[in-house]
Amino acid sequence: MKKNNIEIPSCTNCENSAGILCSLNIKEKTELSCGKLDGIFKKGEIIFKEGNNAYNLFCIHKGKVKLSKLGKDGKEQIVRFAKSGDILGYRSLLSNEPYHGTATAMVECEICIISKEVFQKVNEDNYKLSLNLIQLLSKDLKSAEQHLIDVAQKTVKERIAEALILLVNSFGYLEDKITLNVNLTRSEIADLAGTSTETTIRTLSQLSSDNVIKLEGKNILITNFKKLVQSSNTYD
Amino acid sequence: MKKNNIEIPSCTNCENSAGILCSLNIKEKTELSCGKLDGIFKKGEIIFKEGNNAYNLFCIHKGKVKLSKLGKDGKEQIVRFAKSGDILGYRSLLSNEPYHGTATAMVECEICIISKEVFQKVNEDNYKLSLNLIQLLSKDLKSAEQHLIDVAQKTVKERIAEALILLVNSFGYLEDKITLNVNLTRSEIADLAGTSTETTIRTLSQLSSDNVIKLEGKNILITNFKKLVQSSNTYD
DNA sequence: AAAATTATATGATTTAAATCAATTAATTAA
DNA sequence: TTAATTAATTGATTTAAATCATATAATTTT
Repeated sequence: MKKNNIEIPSCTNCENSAGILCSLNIKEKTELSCGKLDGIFKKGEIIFKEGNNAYNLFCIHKGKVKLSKLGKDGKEQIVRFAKSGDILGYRSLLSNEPYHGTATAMVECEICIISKEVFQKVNEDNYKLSLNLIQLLSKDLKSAEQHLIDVAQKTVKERIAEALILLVNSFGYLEDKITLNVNLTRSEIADLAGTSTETTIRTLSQLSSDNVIKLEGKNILITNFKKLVQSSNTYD
Repeated sequence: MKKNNIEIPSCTNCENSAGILCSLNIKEKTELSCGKLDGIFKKGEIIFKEGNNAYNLFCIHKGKVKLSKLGKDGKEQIVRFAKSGDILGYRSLLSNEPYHGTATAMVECEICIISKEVFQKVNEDNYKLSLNLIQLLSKDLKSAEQHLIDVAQKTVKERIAEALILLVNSFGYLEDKITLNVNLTRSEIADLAGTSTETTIRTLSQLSSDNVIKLEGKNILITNFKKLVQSSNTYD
């Protein structure tokens, strides 16, 4: 990580509007910003590591992050993604536990680093924030449970389709409204869908010949979202 | 559900000591108990159903409950268990969402039913409770993520072993310190491990001939816990 | 107590997906 | 700019586990 020339604005002036911290009032934002560090993480750099002691809250100002856990024989399982406005590490801070997963920058990321103490203080004084965190956890738990069922019951094709939908929901499209605004390797898509790289490649080309998606080098274009949802066999 | 002759004591006199509500002070317990209903649910009876609107918090005074979700083609996936002292439904209440899963009584259960309003009020006034809920959610999320990785990466044998360990951790043993204190059908164990009934049966007999467990009718005896952990291929 | 339903058990067969193997393409480093 | 590494692709083979098919045992219901 570089702590350098860049300077991310204080929470009070942060242009992100979606994130959970945005619901705080000016006083609380000021408190939270006080003493925060600004970090730049390069693509591929690890922000925090599964099992390490948790001393900081990370708030993504700009960038894309993948959260993963190690499974059997060191095989990676991607559990979630995070983007601008999302916070990372709060679970560990509030439960006094090591980080549950590893956070890796998927592109160059600008991230605010807030100390445990400051975050705990703000949380303690603010029922609204606690409730928001409960709701956030609740949402994450819901999708983890759904992901579990998907992996347990769905076919690889359905899971790959589902993975693509998750990517659309997490990162959206480029300006053309059709090209996925994120690039994962085939092996990362496999780690997300819980399958092998080879099978992922074959399934993607299958979806491509079904005219559901289009593969252009590293880019994946979602040419028929409706059909993609059908391929994923979900209804909710 | 029967609302009848039985009467569960007020939270202030509840003999359960492990549950999350036990950390409340007398005033809060009194508030929570005020207006609660006592219900008896027979074995197999549904306490609440996935997708239904959430109006109540359920606190298990006595009994065993399974939480499940419906997957593809209505196939059931067991996501968690709950027992005396555990609360159910709080996620939905605090997020204003329908129940995320279906809760089914595995044995006759005595359950306190607390209204959404009362619970919200107590939670709002009590940072400690919010924090406990965050920690509880955090724990559930962690195990859901672990379960996800297990299902995605482990063999059936490892998953069945893991399922048995979860049952031990959730419900413990009978007085003999060896017989699992809960009875699931083979099909339910399959729904927990994310496999088929036939494969579950075969795998259980395999574990039995490996002298890891012993099958006595409906009962499962854990004759070699250490070996069971080894069979599950976990280290944490 | 008999009938009906549900759960358990076992064998045979199929199949989806992993693994193994080798090739080509694309990045990254020297 | 070439060499080295990493990623993507495609084919062949293996395998774990699902499914199908019956049979038997154990509960429930009547």
